[in-house]
Amino acid sequence: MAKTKSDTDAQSFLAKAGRRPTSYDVARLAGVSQSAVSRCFAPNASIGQAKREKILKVAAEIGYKPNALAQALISKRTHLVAVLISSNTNLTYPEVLAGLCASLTDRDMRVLLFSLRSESDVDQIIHQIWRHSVDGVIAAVRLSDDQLAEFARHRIPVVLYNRMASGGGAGSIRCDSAQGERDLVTRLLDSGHRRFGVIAGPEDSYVGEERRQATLATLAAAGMTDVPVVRGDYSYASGRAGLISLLQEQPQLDAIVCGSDMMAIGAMDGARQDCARRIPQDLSIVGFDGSGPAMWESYRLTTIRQPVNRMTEASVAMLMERLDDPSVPAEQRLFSGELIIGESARFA
Amino acid sequence: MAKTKSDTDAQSFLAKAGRRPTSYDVARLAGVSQSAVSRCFAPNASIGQAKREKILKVAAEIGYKPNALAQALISKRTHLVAVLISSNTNLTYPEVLAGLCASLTDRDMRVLLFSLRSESDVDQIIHQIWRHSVDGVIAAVRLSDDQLAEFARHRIPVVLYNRMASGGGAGSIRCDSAQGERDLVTRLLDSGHRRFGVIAGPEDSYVGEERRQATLATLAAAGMTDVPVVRGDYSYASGRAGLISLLQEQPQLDAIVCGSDMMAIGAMDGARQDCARRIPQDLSIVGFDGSGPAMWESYRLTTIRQPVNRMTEASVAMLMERLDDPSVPAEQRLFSGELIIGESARFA
DNA sequence: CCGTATATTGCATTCGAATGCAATTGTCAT
DNA sequence: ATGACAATTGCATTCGAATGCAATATACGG
Repeated sequence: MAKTKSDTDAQSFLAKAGRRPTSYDVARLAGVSQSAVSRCFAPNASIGQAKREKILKVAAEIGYKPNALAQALISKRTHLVAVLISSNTNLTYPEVLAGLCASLTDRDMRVLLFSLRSESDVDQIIHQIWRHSVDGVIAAVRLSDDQLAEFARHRIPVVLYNRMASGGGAGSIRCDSAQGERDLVTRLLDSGHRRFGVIAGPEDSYVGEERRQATLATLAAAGMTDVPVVRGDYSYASGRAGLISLLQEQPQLDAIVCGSDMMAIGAMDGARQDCARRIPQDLSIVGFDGSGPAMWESYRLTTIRQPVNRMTEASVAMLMERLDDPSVPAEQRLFSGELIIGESARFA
Repeated sequence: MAKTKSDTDAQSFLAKAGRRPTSYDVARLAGVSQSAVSRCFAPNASIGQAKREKILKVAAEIGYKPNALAQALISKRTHLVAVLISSNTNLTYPEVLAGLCASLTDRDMRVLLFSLRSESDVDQIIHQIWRHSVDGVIAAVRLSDDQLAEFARHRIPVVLYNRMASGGGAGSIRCDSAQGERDLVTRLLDSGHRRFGVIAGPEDSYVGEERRQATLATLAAAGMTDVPVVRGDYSYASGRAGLISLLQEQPQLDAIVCGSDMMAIGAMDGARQDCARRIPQDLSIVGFDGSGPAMWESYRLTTIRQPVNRMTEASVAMLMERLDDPSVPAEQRLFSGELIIGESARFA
């Protein structure tokens, strides 16, 4: 009985078990060539029905799984996507990461994660990305033109998340900071706010700068050019400290525009606890992101919600499209943020 | 002049540029064998000083970087660590991930991330881990005994993060839930609380169950056996809803023990906004994790802080130790949480 | 100047799977 | 039964780097 023989061999293999089974092991036990085994695990490969079943049976018995390294080496497809993100980004970090991970997994891709302490750390890990021959890159950090050009030259698709594609070649998915800040500031102006302060993100953060500039531009268009700005690092503490220092300099401020929800929350606590202001009666504070904590009862921030799920899904979709057909031109997609009216700002 | 020739060749190579340079390309341009190039990038390899310099120069010129796939295939070392974590875990998710990433990067390891929707999704991705021949696994999700045994059989070190190593072979790093809940509950008992309610995590979360059991055990030891328990999913909303439903059933409760900070925060908001309770005068609420938001002014949770940074660093250290010497026996390290006295609980 | 010890170097093979090509088998119409 | 044609199958090679072994070069003591 063939079954008996096969079982015995399989068991003797498992007994050794010092080594993971290879396609040659399966081939030997099933009495076929290595090519046949390989074809069994490839779609559209030419292989007979009977043979296929025998091979799959043996493979299952000894627990054979194709070695991704060998497959990648010969086929030039690693199914790896490098995901670059800076740890301190903001409160949406987990949501972004989970979203990207889920979408990539759904498309049979794996995530090689690079979580940077700050956006400037890219240079130190960029060569690891090259060494691992990733199929694509999704970057929520700033990449230099040289780095982007290098990826383009090697036909490695890059999607920038919430960064502008400065050079050429890279696609991008962004939430419209300019629009968002304009919505917020306009609304504040319409409700009679006249004395603005800004708590911006760190200089080396792309979105931080983008939001700061958008805010100041909108204010400038309304004739306000002398707006005090302090910088935070996106942390709660820096938001709180930022607010205190703003109010110390100019106690009469009536609206604070923050570069992120987290800093806005810190600012609210600073205003209430440290500066004896009522929100929103004495002082309006707005954030950006629309993260979970912004909706918490004690804060109810007025902010802009980024459509994170749609953005992560779109990032992966864009990457895959360019992977499947490198001739697809780079695209820039801009998502509108949704204005969330909370209770942290006094609106007419 | 040798330089001229080398430059020309290098430039002609870069001109083609359809392909990443290999060790053979470097060898050809430098007029040496492929082996020599390989030895140039290996530590302790036997290679002459002059030759090494020439090779490194050419390599730099054409931008050669050793292909990690080929290296891994032959050397059986991928420098990849699979990190398994469930997205909804809790507020410490970003901190844990960033910590692991940083420690692993410091040790020349890369992170293959698997962010699961829930702990039960492991089965669907476990075979991907095998296919990629990771050097080790750090899991913040529950692994079955079979899965652990399989890793052990193939000498792949596994470190469980905040999970008990049920079978054998795997090491573990945990924060002492039992101790933590005992500290909290004892303190509440000492301050006169007598009517407890529990908002626990989901059933398929290991830490959730651990904390629930520890809480109930401590209460049982004090003679309280009929404690109402509701389950949440670690979200703010579930904490808030959980509190409302607890108070609807038993309005006289005076202490709520929550399975995580996030749920505790939701519970605080529920108590204040939906149930007209003052905290901590009318009702004490405690959490677990010691995450950032727990310290925010509006909540000031009384909770247990996990030493996340020390735990992630220890996880990686333990993994590396077992990687370097597989004979090192598995170890279970239990870190004490730190009791944080906030203002969400009335203490005598 | 020679022999021996040591440091370099290259050759050939290896890791595990995919694939072009040629050989083989099977199917079907005539 | 036979030829034409399609579907299977195996052989041999390939991907890119690491490494044991043998060959060569260098150093050094006498």
